[in-house]
Amino acid sequence: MNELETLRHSCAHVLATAILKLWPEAQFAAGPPIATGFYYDVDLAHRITPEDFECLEKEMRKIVEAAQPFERQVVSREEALAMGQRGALASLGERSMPSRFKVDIIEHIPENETITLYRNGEFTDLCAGPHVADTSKIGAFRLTHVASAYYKGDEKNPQLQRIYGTAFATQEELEAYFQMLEEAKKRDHRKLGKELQLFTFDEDVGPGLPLWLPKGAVLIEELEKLAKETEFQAGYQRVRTPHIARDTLYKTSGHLPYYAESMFPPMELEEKEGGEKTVYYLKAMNCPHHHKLFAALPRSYRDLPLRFAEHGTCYRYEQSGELMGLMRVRCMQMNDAHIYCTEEQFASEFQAVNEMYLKYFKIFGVERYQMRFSTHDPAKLGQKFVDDPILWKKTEDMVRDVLVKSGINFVEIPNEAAFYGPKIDVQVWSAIGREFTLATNQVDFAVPPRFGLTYTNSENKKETPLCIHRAPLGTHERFIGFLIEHFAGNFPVWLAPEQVRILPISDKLTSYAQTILSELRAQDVRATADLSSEKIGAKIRAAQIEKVPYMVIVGNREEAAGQLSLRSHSKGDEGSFTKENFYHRLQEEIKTRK
RNA sequence: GCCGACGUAGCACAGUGGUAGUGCAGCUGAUUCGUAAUCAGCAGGUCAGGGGUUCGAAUCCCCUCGUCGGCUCCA
Repeated sequence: MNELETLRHSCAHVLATAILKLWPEAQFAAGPPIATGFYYDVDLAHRITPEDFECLEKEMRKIVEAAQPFERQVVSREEALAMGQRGALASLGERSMPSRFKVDIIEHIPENETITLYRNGEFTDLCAGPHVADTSKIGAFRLTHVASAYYKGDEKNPQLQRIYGTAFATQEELEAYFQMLEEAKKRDHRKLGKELQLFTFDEDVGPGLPLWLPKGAVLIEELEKLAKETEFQAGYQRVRTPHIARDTLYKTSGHLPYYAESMFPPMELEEKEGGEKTVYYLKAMNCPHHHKLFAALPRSYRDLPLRFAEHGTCYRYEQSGELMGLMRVRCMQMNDAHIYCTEEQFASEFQAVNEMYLKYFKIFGVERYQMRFSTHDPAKLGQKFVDDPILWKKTEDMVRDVLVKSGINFVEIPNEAAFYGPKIDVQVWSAIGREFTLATNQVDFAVPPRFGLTYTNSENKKETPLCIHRAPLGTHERFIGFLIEHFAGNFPVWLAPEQVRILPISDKLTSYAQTILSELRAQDVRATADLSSEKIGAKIRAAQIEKVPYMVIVGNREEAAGQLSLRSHSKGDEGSFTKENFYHRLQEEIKTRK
């Protein structure tokens, strides 16, 4: 635990102390520090609401001012349990009810571990520590929100109230944090998406099913253009597959019934005699379709690696409570591709995929990223993971090797792999430091054999290929959600839905404005002209608010000289340009995706 | 799916038992203007939907739908 985490964890104890002052019967579970502060889970008949915060914070402040020292005490398991039974853990003294969550926690502490208690004032808690020296060291804190959480995160356990707060060493840092949150709110893709008319949702269409307005559709098309160029250069071939498939496909892939609850319910057609039904599913992933394309023709080792790419549309029945703007949807279009290769080709193919990720990060100005390399747990072979220890080891070693050699920033997480092979999730941080899980990259050695995929090797023997699933741009939905927040809606010119707006100073300039408009459109520039009778200041204001990267202002002077006056969204007035110079600059910026 | 909060015009919000309001956006007209808001007029709502309590409901109660904050899950 670092210094800040220690401080925040101590603050959680102070929160618990304050809650007990008001509701002595409260039962506490866990109260750890988290990335944004801390929380404490509490079971309490009274529903704590934000209206209670003022009162709680007042109590907390008293405790902080009292500078109560945190005292550590080592106790035996028996002693700890006995105290828990007397209700003396996470409490201000003995109570008639046992401290039941704490007792449960003690029972799950491994035999060889020391059990410690921490006391501040009258409050004693079961806690591994560490803590700050005394409560006055906590600095600045604030309670932020309440939510519910299952005990130990398990749906079968009781739901507790989770009180969230945050704490910093100084008041200034606390205020800076809330200012950052305000900034984040302004950039929220749901808010900007509405304001910039990028996408919408409609009750009659359904939750989690975004409708893309023309401006949002431009973003999608530009991303696809980028992906198509990049993938073409990297030797991918484009394929297209239907949005539905029969249940037999998913039986072969192993997704049914394993994945069934994440899929939309099946469509059952009463077609055959004897009442046997033909069943179709909306596809939740593209891999099985692509595997069928691999199987469609006899394949030789000379054909490998074979790289099938498609912006495949997938449907997943996400739980209603999980849906969140564009970040979590039920209909998504993936920047998907499957690479079929031999074991010998694996390392270089995997390396090339990683390089593609890095190329994209550079284009979008993603400076902070991390790859989470998820591996299997040997104890769960045959249950959570396909039972093939040799291939697990082999593929994991290959992936780790590539990651280490290419100097990519990664962490290894055991027990998180996909059931068919190790996977890599890509976390990126937006310009204001918000974290997103954007893309995935998985090795699959289990499903190709299920589909009986083979190629003929140089010795005329059948062999099963390895498959790499990769989606560097994730899904359109989530990636665009990320880009909106990353750029705060100020998209670079190549991506901007409206690239140039022409603003004539008066009606007399309409025809010159239209000349420029048609010249720009002839060069595939997404331009419009504001021919309203507003004054120039109002037109500029509108264009600024709509975040149009370039404004072209034309008056009598410009018309006479065949020039234009340029104003950029970010830099303001840039002065006079000849039309040709401006067009050249624009084309250059669009082409290089600057 | 679960717990909690919320849902008033395209958007941002006011209205807490007695005739639905403000600002921006929109439409019409006037204005023809040089780098972030010209003026005037008009129009726009089954107060998410349904049921109930009441002489009377945006307001109180119940159900459904949706959104938000979390939990679990994931691109």
